[in-house]
Amino acid sequence: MARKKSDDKRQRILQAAARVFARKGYHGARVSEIARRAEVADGTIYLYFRDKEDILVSLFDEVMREHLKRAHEEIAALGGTREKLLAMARGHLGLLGGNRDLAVVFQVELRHSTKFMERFTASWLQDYFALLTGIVEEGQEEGTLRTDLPLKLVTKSFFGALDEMVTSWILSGRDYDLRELAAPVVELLLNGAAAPRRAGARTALAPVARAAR
Amino acid sequence: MARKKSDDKRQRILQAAARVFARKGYHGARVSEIARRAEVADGTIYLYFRDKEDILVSLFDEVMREHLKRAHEEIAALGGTREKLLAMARGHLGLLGGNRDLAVVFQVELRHSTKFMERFTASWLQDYFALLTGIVEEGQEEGTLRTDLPLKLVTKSFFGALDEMVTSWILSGRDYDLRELAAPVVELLLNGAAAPRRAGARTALAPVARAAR
Amino acid sequence: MARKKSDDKRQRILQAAARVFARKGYHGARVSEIARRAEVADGTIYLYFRDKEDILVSLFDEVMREHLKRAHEEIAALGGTREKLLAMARGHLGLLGGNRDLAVVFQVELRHSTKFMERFTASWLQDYFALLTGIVEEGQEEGTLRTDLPLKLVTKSFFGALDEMVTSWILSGRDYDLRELAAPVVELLLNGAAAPRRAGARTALAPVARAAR
Amino acid sequence: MARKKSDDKRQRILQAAARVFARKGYHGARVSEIARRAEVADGTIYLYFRDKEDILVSLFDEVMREHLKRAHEEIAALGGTREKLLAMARGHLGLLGGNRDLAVVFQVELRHSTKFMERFTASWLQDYFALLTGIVEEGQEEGTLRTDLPLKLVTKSFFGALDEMVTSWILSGRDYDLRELAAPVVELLLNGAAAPRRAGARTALAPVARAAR
DNA sequence: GATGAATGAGCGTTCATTCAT
DNA sequence: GATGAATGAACGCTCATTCAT
Repeated sequence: MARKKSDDKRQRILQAAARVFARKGYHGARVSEIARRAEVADGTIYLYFRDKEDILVSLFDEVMREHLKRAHEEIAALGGTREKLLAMARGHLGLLGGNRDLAVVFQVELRHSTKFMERFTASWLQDYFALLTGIVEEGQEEGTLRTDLPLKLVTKSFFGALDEMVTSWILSGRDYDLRELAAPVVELLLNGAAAPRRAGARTALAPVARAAR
Repeated sequence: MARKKSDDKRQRILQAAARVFARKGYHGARVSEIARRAEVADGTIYLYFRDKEDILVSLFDEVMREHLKRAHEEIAALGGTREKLLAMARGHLGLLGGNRDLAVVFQVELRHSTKFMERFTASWLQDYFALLTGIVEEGQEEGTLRTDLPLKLVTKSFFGALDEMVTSWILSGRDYDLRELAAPVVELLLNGAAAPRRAGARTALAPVARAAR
Repeated sequence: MARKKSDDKRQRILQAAARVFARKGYHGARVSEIARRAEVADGTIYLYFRDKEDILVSLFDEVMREHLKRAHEEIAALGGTREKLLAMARGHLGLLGGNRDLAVVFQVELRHSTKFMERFTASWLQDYFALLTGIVEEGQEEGTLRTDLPLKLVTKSFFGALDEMVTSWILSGRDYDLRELAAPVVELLLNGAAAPRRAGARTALAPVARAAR
Repeated sequence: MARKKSDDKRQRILQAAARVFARKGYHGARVSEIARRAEVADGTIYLYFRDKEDILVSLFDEVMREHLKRAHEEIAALGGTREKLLAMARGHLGLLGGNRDLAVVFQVELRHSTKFMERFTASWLQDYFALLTGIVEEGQEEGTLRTDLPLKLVTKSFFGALDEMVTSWILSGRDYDLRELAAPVVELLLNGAAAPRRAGARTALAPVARAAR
């Protein structure tokens, strides 16, 4: 770990970087602006990070390390497929919906290049998907989930839906609560958008859907 | 329209650009490399495009104009919510799955910056969503689709799922047929991943699911 | 050859570089100052030279190519060891004594690093020594020169003496005519600094030599 | 004198500097690398030296002070021009031939810039030449040396020849004994490279030359 | 005396864009 | 229309030096 004494200084740089990357984009961000905002000298940044790219990567690594740790713990403590998926969705949307700068960095800046995306996929996204896969597999074994849909397709669709909620939220410029979308996304994933065949079944689902809103 | 006689030269530039943007990324792409590949002089590019960014934007605009035109026609000619959604999904996955360079440009390079993403959303994505929204609304009116899920949430989830299929396909580096994912994605969207309550209902869905694979 | 149309611009850059390198030293020289003096834009320099180092190397290569060509021709046209050595000395001292900037670059800046010196030795110095060696060998075969002194030692001493004349001239800051030193250096090399004992006393030197061991 | 108690630490720094300067060159040498090798903190160096340049200058000053002291003593104790010149040559070639790092520093790094060379000339080189001049003048007065060659030209040629032997030795990368070149260089300086007029004398010199190799 | 974390000035090079031909 | 030589603004990073401890 590069974390020595002044972990504080390191944190200030990361925070400043999130802000600047979000506002200017990775390429538009000037290292000197990050330094100014972090109230350190330009050179100081290079005592904590190898280069500009390393700042971005570290930002993402540290956030993800922490987030995944929490997610694993939370999921382990919960029972039921729906509850677990809800926790995943709330965690995902809460993490990014709670910090617009971070959200921009995650949704936009980390996807600058295939190189970055590969890195990003290889490191934490893999873990994220492993967690999801575990939940879905368990659901299939329990009989809660269908087994006739490719496992990966389900997890990717779930991730894709959440991801699009975040991107859309960023681009909307509005400030609604992303976490409130967790329940309906999970409901959609589980029960689909199709109307139940019989009128009677409708009622049965209604309470769920209502809650989702 | 900038389309004059030598539309050919313009097309050569766009094609070269797709290749170079895909391989090197927008920032890594050199205008002179695009020129070289298009077999025109550097300066010639500026007779057809305002600047480097305009090349990227034009590339995307022209592809989308064409794609949306086709999609509108196709959807209009089809009946049934599932069929229409399937057509949308096949069109989406087919467009990008058929041209990896284009896919990289759409999934990665167009998302370089919030500025780009906003432009991209404002122009064609809006139209794309309008098309989707029309299908879903029609489905709700027909009674095929639930009305208790926010309309936008359904369309965004559908788009998000397809989008993730493409991104994942690019990053995988493998060459499987993206279009085959259209059916299961639509099935998931419509009926969800949850196992039906009763065994009897299962059978009804089975044939669909089987076909989706 | 990189020499295209505007060989003129290239020459202006080389000339400006000689001046700036001589005044500020290689490391102290700013590329932008060279550009300013050559009346071209900073970027233009990179159309003619790979990088800053390439300017220095090219300067030296072009001067040496020309100089050695002339030297080879001149030597071939002369008869007699002393005459040839005189021509070499006059050429050497004349080249550098005629252009102080060039002299500084050759005596100081080209010796910045072992890397540079090796390059410099490997390219033209080798040719220079080959030329000298030819003259000395010929002298030995003719019986004009002693054969009991290592060939290389003689050529290196000759070169070293000339080289020191130039360095010393630069550091003196005075402007005397370097070429006038050619004749006495050659005389020293050929007949030595020792006073002849007597007219016929060549033999009388033998004991001295013996004592030297 | 900066020589206090911990002269040891100062010496360690100088030694480390010689090594690093020789390997990386003055500009390529990092103060922190010198510090690391000397096993002191970066800041400690500045307790002993004004700046990086002062390390190089001090290195050279201390070596020269010592060397010239020895040379003066040795010369004073010897009789005969040839003997004295031989002692000078052996001292010169022995000093640098015995320590390649030091040789590189003296032949290459000290000649980085005219500023350095002037300093170097002004301080010890002047003394070195004074010593040489004394020997030559004495030789002329005794009648051992010719008086028809400019005094300075003789001393510079001698120095230049020795200097070139060292430079050439460094660049050769080979490890032959530099000191063995002292005798033939002195012989060349004194008697020249020209063959004596009569064949008879030839035989007398031959054994000497053979030994010199 | 000794440390080493912090500083911040300084510069070679790239490349999108222009414009004289 | 087409060319491509020329432009020059822009910036990440290094590293000698300082100074609070």
